[in-house]
Amino acid sequence: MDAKIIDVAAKAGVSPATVSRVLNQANGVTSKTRDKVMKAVDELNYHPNAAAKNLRQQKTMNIGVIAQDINNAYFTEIIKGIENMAYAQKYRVFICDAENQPEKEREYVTMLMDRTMDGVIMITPQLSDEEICEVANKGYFIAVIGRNIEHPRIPCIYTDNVKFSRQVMEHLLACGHRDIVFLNGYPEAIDSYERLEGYLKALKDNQIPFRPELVENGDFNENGGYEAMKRLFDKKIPFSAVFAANDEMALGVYQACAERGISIPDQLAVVGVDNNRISKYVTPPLSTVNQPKYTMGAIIVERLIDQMNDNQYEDKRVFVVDSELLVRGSSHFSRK
Amino acid sequence: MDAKIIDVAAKAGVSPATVSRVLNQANGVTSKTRDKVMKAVDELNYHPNAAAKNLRQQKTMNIGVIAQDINNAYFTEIIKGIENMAYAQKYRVFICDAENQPEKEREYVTMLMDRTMDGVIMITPQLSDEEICEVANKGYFIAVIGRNIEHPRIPCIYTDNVKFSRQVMEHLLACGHRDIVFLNGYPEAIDSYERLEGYLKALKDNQIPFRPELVENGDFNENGGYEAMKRLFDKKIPFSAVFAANDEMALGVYQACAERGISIPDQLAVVGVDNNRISKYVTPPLSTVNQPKYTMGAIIVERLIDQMNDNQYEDKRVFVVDSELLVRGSSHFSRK
DNA sequence: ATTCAAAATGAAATCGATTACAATATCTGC
DNA sequence: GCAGATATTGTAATCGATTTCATTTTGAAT
Repeated sequence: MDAKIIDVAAKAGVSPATVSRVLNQANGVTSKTRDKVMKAVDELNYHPNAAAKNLRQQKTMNIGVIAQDINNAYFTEIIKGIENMAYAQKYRVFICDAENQPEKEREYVTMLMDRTMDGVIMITPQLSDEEICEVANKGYFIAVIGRNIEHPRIPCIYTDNVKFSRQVMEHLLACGHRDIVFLNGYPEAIDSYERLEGYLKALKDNQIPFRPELVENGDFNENGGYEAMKRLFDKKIPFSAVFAANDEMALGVYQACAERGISIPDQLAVVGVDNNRISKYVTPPLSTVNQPKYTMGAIIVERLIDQMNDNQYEDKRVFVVDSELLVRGSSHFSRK
Repeated sequence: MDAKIIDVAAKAGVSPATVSRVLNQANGVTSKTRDKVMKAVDELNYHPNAAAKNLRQQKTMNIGVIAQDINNAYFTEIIKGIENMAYAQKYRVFICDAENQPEKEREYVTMLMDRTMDGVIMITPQLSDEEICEVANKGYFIAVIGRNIEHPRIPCIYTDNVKFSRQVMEHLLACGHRDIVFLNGYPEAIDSYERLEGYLKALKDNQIPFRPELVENGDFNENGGYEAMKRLFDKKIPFSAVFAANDEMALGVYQACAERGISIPDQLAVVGVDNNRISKYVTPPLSTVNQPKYTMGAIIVERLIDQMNDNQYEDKRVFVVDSELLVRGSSHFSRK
């Protein structure tokens, strides 16, 4: 159906090699033949077959992004950064939704082995360090966002979860809160684990005893946060603030409070994480922690492309980026 | 670097053809040779090169989804439906973010011409009917969500924007509202146009004169809705309800109201469109129109695959799916 | 006008799989 | 045990581009 390179060559009265040269290198062809060829290309609406090209060139100029859940704005904002930077360097970006399933994540990683992608970027992967390193050891190109993987050829970028969690806690403590709930995500996720660690360290720093009943697990989604809050309310224990492991769960807290007529921030302070784009539009605006998501995506894809081009920058492999606590209406009133 | 089929063949002591048969068809090989081959495949960690396979088979088993903006939950929920159905049929789905730029949309459509994708699904495309039909006419496989394109080989699925907009209006009118703002999206978008049409028809049906000053354009984002509301408030004209063309803009309305101490729904009723997953978590929960997003994705990808397999179902080309008005706290109190 | 270097073009090999067709091995029935 | 049918395996062509290497053309200098 489609025109092939020999069709173009025949129409232009040249050899396939010449057509290829016109389309790929700027020089080495007379402007006269270039015109002839381009005319034929246009008339036949010729597009080089990607499979043939990839096969011959042993590369695809494709980068895959493996996200845990494209419904979560955290991932999509990172992806915007990846896309724009990659696009500028002539790479195409394909987004893959692992839907929080390690099995799917693994399946998408095989796109490297079958050479569908030249490289992949994994955002907060669930696979183990060992499994990811093993793939990299075979010579495939991987970059990771949201985790630090000790491997000389894996660029990584992340924020310090423990650090910003302590900041969140210091903020709530400064507002006078002592009974602070920690609303966790999936307990296995590294983000959950580290944010919990920051929570615990802050309590310790301030000589506040840890009360396990103040920690509940959610699922990083609105409903998980809502259900967790209902369980907490049912416990009939006092608390005056909630630190949710992400903004989605914080929204679930809002709903649970609305149902019980509990006013935020007067009766309950709430802080989330991720600065979801909607968080400043809810009432009251949600205090949260901002990560430079777009920039993280842009930086890491640039480093990945460097790796693929054999430009090794050992000193620029790991990036720890700063996060920022945004205090908004959901927590800024101080309690007495 | 990677093992090739001849390496596997050599290791197993068979020909490449036999290796291919083991990997592709279940029958036609002795179980003894199958075992030998599989052993070699495992030991060499062999993965067939996708480019070579695609080139020879003249297909990729890849489907591309071209979304306008992956930051918008409307698109991502549709994509979930596409993915799961496609996955069940052994297709891989790659998500492409056009970022509301027709130029990028067009660029992604060329994935069909260069055979990177066997087919693409365009969600509320911006390209003209003519342009899309032209591509289909060349024999490429396209399906469209959110618009009806008159072409015998393009499966389409959409909801009736005019119809549900009238329902929204009837609901607001039944609550006693007469001065109803319509907060439009991009005026060029088909969704905007049709929803405005429903708004106008409802006014006409009820003999309410149209007041152009009650219509403002936004951009389908929170901030656009917020800014539009500010402009409306500045006009100092009375209105008691807002019909926003999507939930994101409705959230901007919430923020604008919060800033001015206007309470929803007592002083202002608000209704959105799309049933964004967060809309039931805001305070008050947002009245909105639900579209069966997941199902729409699942249905259309199935039809697209039918087309690609040469199973033409002329009678099952166009699907108009029902939407549902969800009346929640942002509009259900009646005014007097 | 002739020679030689440089530039442009073409012929053919190549990438790594699948598959049509040919060849060989196995099985069945007598 | 053998013919013939059938099942298994191998050989070689093929997909459509790029790229090496060889060849031809062009242009500059004498």
